[in-house]
Amino acid sequence: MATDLTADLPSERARRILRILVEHYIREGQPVGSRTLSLSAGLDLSPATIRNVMADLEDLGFIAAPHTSAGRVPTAKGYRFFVDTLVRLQPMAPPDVLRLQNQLEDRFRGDAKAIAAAASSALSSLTSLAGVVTIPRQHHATLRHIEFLPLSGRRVLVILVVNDAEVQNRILDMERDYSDDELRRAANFLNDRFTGRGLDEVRTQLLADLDGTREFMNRLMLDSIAIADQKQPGAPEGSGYVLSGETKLMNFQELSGVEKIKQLFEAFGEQREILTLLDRSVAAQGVQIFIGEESGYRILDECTIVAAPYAVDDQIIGVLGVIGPTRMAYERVIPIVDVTARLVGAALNAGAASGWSSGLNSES
Amino acid sequence: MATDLTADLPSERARRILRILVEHYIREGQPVGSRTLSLSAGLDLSPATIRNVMADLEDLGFIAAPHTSAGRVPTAKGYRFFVDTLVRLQPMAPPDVLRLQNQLEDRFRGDAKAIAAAASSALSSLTSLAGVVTIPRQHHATLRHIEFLPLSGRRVLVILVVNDAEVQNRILDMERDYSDDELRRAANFLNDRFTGRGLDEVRTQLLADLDGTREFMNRLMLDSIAIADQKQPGAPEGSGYVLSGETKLMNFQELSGVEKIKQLFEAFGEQREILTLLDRSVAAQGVQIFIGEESGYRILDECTIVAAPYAVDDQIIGVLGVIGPTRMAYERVIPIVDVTARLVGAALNAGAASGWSSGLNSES
DNA sequence: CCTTGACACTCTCTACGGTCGATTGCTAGC
DNA sequence: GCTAGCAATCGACCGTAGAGAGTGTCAAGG
Repeated sequence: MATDLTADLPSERARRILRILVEHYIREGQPVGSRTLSLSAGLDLSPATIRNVMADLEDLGFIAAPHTSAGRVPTAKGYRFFVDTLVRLQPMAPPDVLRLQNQLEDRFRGDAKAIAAAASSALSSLTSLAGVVTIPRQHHATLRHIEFLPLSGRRVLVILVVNDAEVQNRILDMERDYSDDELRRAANFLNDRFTGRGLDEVRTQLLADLDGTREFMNRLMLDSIAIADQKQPGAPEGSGYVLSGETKLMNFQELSGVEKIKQLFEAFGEQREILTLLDRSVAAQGVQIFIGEESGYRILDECTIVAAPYAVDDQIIGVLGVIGPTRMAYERVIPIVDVTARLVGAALNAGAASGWSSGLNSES
Repeated sequence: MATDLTADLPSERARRILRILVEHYIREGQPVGSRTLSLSAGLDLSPATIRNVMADLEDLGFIAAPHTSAGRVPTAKGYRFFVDTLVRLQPMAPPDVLRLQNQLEDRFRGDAKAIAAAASSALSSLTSLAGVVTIPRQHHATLRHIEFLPLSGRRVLVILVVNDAEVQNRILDMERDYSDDELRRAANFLNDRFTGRGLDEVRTQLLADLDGTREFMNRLMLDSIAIADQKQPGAPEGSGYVLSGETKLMNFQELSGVEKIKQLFEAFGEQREILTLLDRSVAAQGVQIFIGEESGYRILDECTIVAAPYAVDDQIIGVLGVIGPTRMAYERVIPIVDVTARLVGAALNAGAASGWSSGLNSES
């Protein structure tokens, strides 16, 4: 095992060559030959020597040659090694961070979906790739207001306001008819007793009351509270995520085949696969990277997804990141995704806090 | 003028040849030569004769040759003449109509956006083109319920329920502070007095009361009612229209250049240009067709938009249609757009009617 | 006068062959 | 262990030739 390990890892010199090769390829987009590397600063080796090292790197599976007489390009494994141990991250410029922060906070007017859209387009324009942000879950949501409106056929329209000003609504099919009066009393009960409380708390209390006097209304109320946890119904697309700048991906030669682009865009439309992929990074902390084949989805064979979860109060409520070709500027992209995730979390937190206190103020 | 007119119009025989040529080109996608047309059923002319006629048609600007030895292709003017006077429309098959109708009605649960999405994807799958449906305006909306919630800093969250169960919300910045009590009274006033009334009526009444006693609340109430007229704020994209099946457009060779596709998709994202184009067909009745250059937008030079307004109670509230290459199956597409527009109108009407009566029922 | 067959012409597309340049693997020498 | 040199390989590029498809035109025929 130990021998395998050392055998699998390239020497110090080979690593340096691999790093320069990957950096060069990312910059130029052309296969890199031994001569180019030899001329490249920092190395003082002849092309022939470099060729030997490149042969080793090819044996190890880090690089590959598209054809005999065309330099080498990194493989997925090569990129992986690069981002794990070789890359020298370029922190975002402070002015950029500030601008991003302002953008996110300006757009936050109580609507979490708006901030997701803002973050998505910011990611896209900062990286020149496609930005993707999942709609945040409502985990630590507090009840602001609830309203029931009767519809025909035992249906009830529930309007739920959580946190500061996030309005959600859904039609519930009930088992029996409810009178106007019953609905009004239920709403009053919830509003009087639970305004300002966390939804989790509300749920717990309601469950505790289950064998109490008002159980007849409990199902309605529980279902209503549950609305906030589920996906937002209002969104036209089923509301998995907000995608921006997809068209930027068409600029890359490696994805320029119309057929490939088509499949990629269809996958974006389906959302399912991208979403399960993004979900994987909910588990981990910090920036997660899926390079090419690693994703397990054929369509993304030549794409990399850089993703990071974002959180409020240490509760992860969503994932954001970018989608681009495997040949992307990792050293710039990774810090951008990292910072954006933090800033989105911060903005949501600040928004919730100020919104909340304001809610208390205006109600006092 | 009369002489010009006859000079501009092709002879009977030329028309038949033009029709066959266009139909053939639409089917095959290849420039059509004289030999092909000569073999084509219905004509009993030699290639040479047809060549003469084709030369005339080319002089008139109906067809053009991509290059010397490559048959002829219809120009925008040729397509225009074709759809205006030559095309033989193929009515939709009754089973298809029925299926479409069911699809639209099933998805209608009080949410007009859902029906727009359903219509869009139905259009796309029926035609194998991109479907587009503008979000319906709320013209004859009736007030169901209104609610004001105070926020911090003179902001008020307005929740408006119109028609059956369509919930809209917006944050309004007010000029002064309102107490909880004031807001509650304003909401009660509106709910007591105007539930079930049309929003236009509500507006008129409020304006009439303007110099009356409660003018101090009037701006709040008027602004609130105005929410329904404006674009829906909840939609992530700014909510001009719902687009479906864009990727289908990548199947067409004439749009296969990556650069063209990119520009087209960027235009879809911008929405602005497409939207102003669609707005043009609000004026007219029935199916409207914009062929290639006619649109005035360079990006759509090789595209055709087939659009039709849809209406409830003779009030046009939106436009729907398809976007595809100029070379599309007009004889099938035109009836599909036509029927879909009618069915969407009918579904909205039925939904509104049933929803409304139910509203009355449940409130009695 | 319209239609037709024939013919020359034009243009695209493909295949072919050759050159050029880039890069590699290998081997011999330092 | 590094390097220089060498043959070999392969793609990119270019010009040519030939096939194929279609056109325009013209003279002959109904």
